Amino acid sequence: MPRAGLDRAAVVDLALAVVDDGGPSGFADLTLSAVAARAGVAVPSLYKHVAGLPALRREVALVCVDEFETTLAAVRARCTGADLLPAYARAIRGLALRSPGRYQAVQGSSWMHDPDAAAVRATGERVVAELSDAVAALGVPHDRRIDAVRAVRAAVHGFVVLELDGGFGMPDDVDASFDFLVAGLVGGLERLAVSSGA
Amino acid sequence: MPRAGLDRAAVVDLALAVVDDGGPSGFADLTLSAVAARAGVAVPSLYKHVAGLPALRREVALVCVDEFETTLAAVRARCTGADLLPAYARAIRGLALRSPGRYQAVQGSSWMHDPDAAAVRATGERVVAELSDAVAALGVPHDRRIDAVRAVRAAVHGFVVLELDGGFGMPDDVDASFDFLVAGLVGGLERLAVSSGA
DNA sequence: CCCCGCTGGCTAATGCCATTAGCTTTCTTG
DNA sequence: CAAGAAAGCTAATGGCATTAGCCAGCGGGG
Repeated sequence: MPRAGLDRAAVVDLALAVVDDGGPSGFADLTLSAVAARAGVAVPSLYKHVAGLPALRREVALVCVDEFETTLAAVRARCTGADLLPAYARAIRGLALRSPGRYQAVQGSSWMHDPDAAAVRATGERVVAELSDAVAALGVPHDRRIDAVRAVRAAVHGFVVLELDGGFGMPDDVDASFDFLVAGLVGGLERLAVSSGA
Repeated sequence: MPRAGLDRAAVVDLALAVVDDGGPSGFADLTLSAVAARAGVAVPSLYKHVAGLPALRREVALVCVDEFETTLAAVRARCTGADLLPAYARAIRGLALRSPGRYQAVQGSSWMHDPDAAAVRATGERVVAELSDAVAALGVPHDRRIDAVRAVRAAVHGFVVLELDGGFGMPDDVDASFDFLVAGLVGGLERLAVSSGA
């Protein structure tokens, strides 16, 4: 009766593999059964390493939101000023298309009201703060900053969700539509900046 | 052994009640158990009226998307020209806030790739066509029509999703943020119109 | 009026999932 | 080397959907 040599991190890694292999619904379909099967272990054995399915989801989400933040940090190292916001937008969509399950792990569940998900929430708030900086770099005045960040989040997240769901029926170029959206967003916010700043 | 006197429509109505009482996750949490409990009936009895949980979900979604279309039709009777798109946007958010479960029934699942959901898909496409008309009424040129509709859908849906998820951490006025978003959207599309139309 | 059959309910059984309890074996450590 | 902690296991429970097969009530036709 050989041991599998699991530990918390290994279980989370296997869970991430399940999420990655499950497409856009990979996170929703994450199951202890699937993880145990990958580990070559009986389901209850997982409880030696994680507290249960909700806890595992939380740990997966934490990895994903950290990765999210890292991705944005890399963008920040590359771009400044008015280039930052569109670069963030593209990076977010890129990440969502590359890892739809991980994107859903971050965005899909409401970590907002889960008292045990403070860590996920904290990182999420740092990401939003990054977006806020990018909006500020466009010159958006203070009193519109929150509205502007909400608009950016809504537009980008909405687009990605619809795209991942296959919600864009027409076969027309989706990349072009995203560029259109981002251009409109940036243009609108810049216009807001000059009209108030001048 | 008295009979409950159920039929297909009654079961769907009870399912809608479950969805409505479940808040934003009402549709996700829709369960045959819950419906049967409301009906005062054992779970397998429901199979005399609906083909199973996926089929029930589909029928619920159909009711909800029809209602969605009706809501937009009422707006269309009230508004014309450049007023139409913002009115649509507000109506959609209003419906989502009033009936979050029903909104998720329409938007949350991917009826796009369910071969048995052709009816849901057809109505959804009519709704999108309505949006396209509203975009056209703003003067957006043909070759940008699809991009514009996608941007509108992304922005409105994204906003609603984030709001329903409680994703807007700040307590600042969410209504004002939505107005900001809609104003930016309409402004951007109108500007697109004049710059091309002139 | 009665009987027959359809229809809408039921119970029982199966299978998948998460979770808990409690056992055993293996590895580590003193 | 012995003992205990750690990591696996099986068994049992409970929630869910689904299928099979049974039975009663109600309607229409003889």
